[in-house]
Amino acid sequence: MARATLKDVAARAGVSYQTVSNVVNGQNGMSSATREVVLQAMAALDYQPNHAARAMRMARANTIAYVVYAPTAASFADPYVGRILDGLHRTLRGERYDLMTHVLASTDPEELDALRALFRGGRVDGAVLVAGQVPDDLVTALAAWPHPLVTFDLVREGGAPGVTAAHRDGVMGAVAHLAARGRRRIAFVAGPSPSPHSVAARREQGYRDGLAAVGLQYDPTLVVEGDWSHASGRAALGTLLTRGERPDAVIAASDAMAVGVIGEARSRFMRVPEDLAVVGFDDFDFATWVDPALTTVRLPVQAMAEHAAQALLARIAGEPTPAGDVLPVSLVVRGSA
Amino acid sequence: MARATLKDVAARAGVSYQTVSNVVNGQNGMSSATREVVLQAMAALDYQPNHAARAMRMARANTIAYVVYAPTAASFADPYVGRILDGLHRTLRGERYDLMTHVLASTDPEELDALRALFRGGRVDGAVLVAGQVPDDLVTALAAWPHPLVTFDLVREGGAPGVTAAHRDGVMGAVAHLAARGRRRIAFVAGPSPSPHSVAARREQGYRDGLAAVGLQYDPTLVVEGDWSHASGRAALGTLLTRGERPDAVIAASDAMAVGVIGEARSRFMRVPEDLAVVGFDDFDFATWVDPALTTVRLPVQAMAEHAAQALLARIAGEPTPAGDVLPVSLVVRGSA
DNA sequence: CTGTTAGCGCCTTCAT
DNA sequence: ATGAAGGCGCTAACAG
Repeated sequence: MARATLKDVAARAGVSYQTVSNVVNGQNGMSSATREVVLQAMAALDYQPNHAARAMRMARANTIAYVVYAPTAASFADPYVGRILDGLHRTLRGERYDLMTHVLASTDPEELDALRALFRGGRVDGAVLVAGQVPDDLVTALAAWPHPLVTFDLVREGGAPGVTAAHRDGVMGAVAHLAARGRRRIAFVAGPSPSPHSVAARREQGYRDGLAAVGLQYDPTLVVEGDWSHASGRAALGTLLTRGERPDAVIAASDAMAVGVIGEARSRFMRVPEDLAVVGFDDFDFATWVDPALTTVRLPVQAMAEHAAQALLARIAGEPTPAGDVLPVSLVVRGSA
Repeated sequence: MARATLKDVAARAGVSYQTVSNVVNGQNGMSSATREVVLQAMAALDYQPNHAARAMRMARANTIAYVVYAPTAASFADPYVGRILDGLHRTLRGERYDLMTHVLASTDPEELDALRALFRGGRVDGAVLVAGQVPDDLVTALAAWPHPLVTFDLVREGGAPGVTAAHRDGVMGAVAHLAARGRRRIAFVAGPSPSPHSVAARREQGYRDGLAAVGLQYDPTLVVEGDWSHASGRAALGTLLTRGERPDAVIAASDAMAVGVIGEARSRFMRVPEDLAVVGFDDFDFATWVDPALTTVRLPVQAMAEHAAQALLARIAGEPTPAGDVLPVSLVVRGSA
């Protein structure tokens, strides 16, 4: 049997089919008797409104896109990316919105066109862009589009509205924590920074400002750049140890790198935290898997994602949206520092 | 400026709008001169076909759903779930299909209705269901639906077609590997099994069959059930050590639990693998983060997801689909066993 | 090879 | 409180 339409329901209920439409859309203005009859007919026919027809008529898809910029292969396997998705779903559940995931594989024109087609074809009403690693020019280009867009972890003046966290403050707090425990040679394993507005850049700024705040000298030989990966964290400690005076603490810009630092320290028979205190950033599950458990800066990813979804929905609805929403982070002190 | 429609393009190109439609859809049968004119008009107007109109007319959404059954909060943060999503995207890229993620929070009627509405409203053409933890009755109910559905990691006779891997063989191989290295008291940390067709059940079956294959006795005191989590792996080793004779090897049904076992062993000053050999299952990134690196059974998640997407697309296209697609797994030998 | 016509299922006037 | 018409943008029949 073909799917029932409004007409079928109307015929069965013995009313005109816009009356059925009214019932479906909760318009008041019909007798409760007719409403009841219509409701029964709908149930009997197992009626389900056709999404495409509705979307066309209303010029609204009731769908948003979660866009991940991923020049490398794996992307959704990253807990950062996955948790954001969880948070978005959490907000969208209840709202009448669905979520589409979209991978932006590069900044090539075809890729941008594919994304733009999503908007222009009316397939989505708006998008959340995970912008942690996105090149600046891409963000600039996207912000110029006349479509509702909210960026995640990349707030810039004049850019699209977005939500982020106090990355800089988080690392400053970590530096203060270490300094208060008597550490003086605090090293930093940075993330790759495609732009001064990137998460990596802001975390590194927190390192510099944190040192200044506690009266410690910035020493470039104590800074190594990683690529967020565990392996790069291991390598970073190796590099640091070949450079003159040893650090007595390391702050890594991600938990994965911090775990790498701890692993490398152990294999060199350094004690953590006695010989080397280690602090991470993120507070992902595996932060508690290492021994000693990782002291880290907790990024409230889920809450950020919920804010992002709400901001996007507000923009779609035409409501004014705050330009930048900055959530606080917190230092979670465990055994490693 | 409002978005250009077929009519606008036709007016500008001086042809009927049906001709434009033909050009857009790559129908041949017009002079290359007119085609050229139309193409130029399209470019000038930045024309983009309206998805909803097309979907309505074609009765096809060109969208599939990735449905995750997640009674607990976090879901997409799980690397298993995330990697599948990566794999689906990989296949869908190139095909003209988009992907929608959907969380099935429970087996309540409202939740099932929400999913059914996706199909019946014509919002998606098919779905991939991650079924590793899904209760049997849910799977049965879904398989009865007249919609294209492919299950992931749950193949049953009479059920929906699906893709899975040789979970049983994988654990059998692990047992054989340990036995060949002289281990005799091989323990097993199982996953929670909601059904005899679940991944957890099949991995445990591999343990039993593996023991039998090498002539070892099955001993229930060597089996503990965890919940896939790191913490449950730690706890499982604790439990095993209180039960009479100690095991000399442990196979955990997931990498997370295996890492937990290693962590617990270390904190009890047991040497791995000398005192206790440990094997995991999955081969996720963090398997190489521990010391010694984890010997584990690699689950080809990405390839499985690509198969699943292809199978679903085939079903949607009405092509016959193999009922069950079983991919091989492989033992990755590292330091822990 | 091109143009005309007729809906797909729905919602929004407008009239009753 | 209910009914009739019109059209959203597109494609699949035709007809010319």
